[in-house]
Amino acid sequence: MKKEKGEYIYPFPRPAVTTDCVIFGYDGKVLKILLVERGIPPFKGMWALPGGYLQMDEDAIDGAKRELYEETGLKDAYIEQFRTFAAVDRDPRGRVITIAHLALVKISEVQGGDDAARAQWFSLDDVPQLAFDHDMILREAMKNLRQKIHFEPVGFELLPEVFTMPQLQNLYESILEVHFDRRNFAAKMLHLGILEPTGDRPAGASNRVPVTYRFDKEKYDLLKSKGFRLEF
Amino acid sequence: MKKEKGEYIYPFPRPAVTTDCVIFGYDGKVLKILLVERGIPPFKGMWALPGGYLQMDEDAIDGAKRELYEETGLKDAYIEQFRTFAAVDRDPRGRVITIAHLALVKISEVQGGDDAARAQWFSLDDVPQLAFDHDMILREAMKNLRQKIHFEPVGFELLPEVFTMPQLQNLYESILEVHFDRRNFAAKMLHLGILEPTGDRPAGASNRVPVTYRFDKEKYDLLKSKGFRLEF
DNA sequence: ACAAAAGTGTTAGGCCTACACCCATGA
DNA sequence: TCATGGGTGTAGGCCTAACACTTTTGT
Repeated sequence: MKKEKGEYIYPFPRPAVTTDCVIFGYDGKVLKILLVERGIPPFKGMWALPGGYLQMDEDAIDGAKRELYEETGLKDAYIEQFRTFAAVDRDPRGRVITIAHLALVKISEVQGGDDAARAQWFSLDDVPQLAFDHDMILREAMKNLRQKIHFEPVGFELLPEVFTMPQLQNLYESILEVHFDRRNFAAKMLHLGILEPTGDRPAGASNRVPVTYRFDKEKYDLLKSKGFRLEF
Repeated sequence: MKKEKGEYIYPFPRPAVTTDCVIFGYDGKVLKILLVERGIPPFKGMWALPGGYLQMDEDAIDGAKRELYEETGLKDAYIEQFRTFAAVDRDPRGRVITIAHLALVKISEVQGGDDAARAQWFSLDDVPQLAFDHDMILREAMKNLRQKIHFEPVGFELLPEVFTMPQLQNLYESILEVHFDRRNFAAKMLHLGILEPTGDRPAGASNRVPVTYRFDKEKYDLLKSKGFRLEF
């Protein structure tokens, strides 16, 4: 149902409202985010966070899920709002407020959606300067992710169903930007009781093959309901 | 500069944007929040969180500070955004998105601002049903405050400059809804090194008079820059 | 003297940290 | 056989949690 330009009239000025998504993925080595290249001004040709206008019949989280789907084809990934950015001059076109979301996806499941031509994964330490205030939004998203990882096993959203302890450790190290002792890390994780050994071990690296685990969501939910904290 | 009704025209529909404030205070016994009675429909006569429309020339945090000032006369209190509520039907008047903020004030410094006629403090376990989705906003604010207290000494924002250990403990117990052992609590707090004994002890309770402390912001900032965590 | 609340120290257990050697695999 | 990375256990220190009696003050 197309509307004519200028059909929406209000007694007081209103800001435009968008949702943006910081989409994190993990390729087994480094933490990455998905960016899109802007095809139109302002900031034409620069990279930016995926995002778009909030529709009048959708909640913010649904707008963000829609953006996520358009860029990745994913419908069930982890996503949550983390902060709203409302600086007066953050968009040169006028007053635009953005409700920023953080999504965690399994990179292997992403199959570029409709819009994906211009989308690309960037390693976190290789991110170009972004359009608008998206650099700040990204920094805040990272901060948020680091906090969250102490209370929730969000890492499992980024890993494939079946993963190894070194992968898990590497992921935690990428997010927190620290290094852990292998023995201590494994002991702590196993002690939580939310990892289930799969039994198989995949063939084929050029060295000793690690055992694999699966995330036990039931045990996690039980643990979470009693309240817990991951210390690092 | 008064505008005529209907002067603001946009090519696409836009939601209205408001800021709301969950203002916490502590009277030495229980945790309280400041509510205002609605004078106009919808929900006329019900209690609600202080809030109002975001102006086009102010950042969200400034809008929230303005609201806080109007209700409490305070300009420098602790305030931060914690979440945006954007459910499609949260306001019967139409699409209204609210950027919710959390403020911590020293109740003794509050002197009802311009609007304060209809404002009133409520104990947290005595809050009436609120207008709009403000019950949910309040619940989320509490959740946020509980999380935050593990990483930042936010409690000091709620206490007077000079306070006693039992007051501090009682505040923590009110926020976290748990009970601590006096000895362990005091030891942990003092061990952090961010409390400075004042030396005086105020006269006059009907029992032993507690010693008083002051919060040492410098030492706290130092500690924080190294990263720390309060365990409870 | 009594009631009410504040102050104070020790012990046991759990968690975190640091640390080094052997094993499996493919080249 | 060598190079690469994976797997594993123990000891010391620190923090947490549990616990009871004495002190101050006003009535």
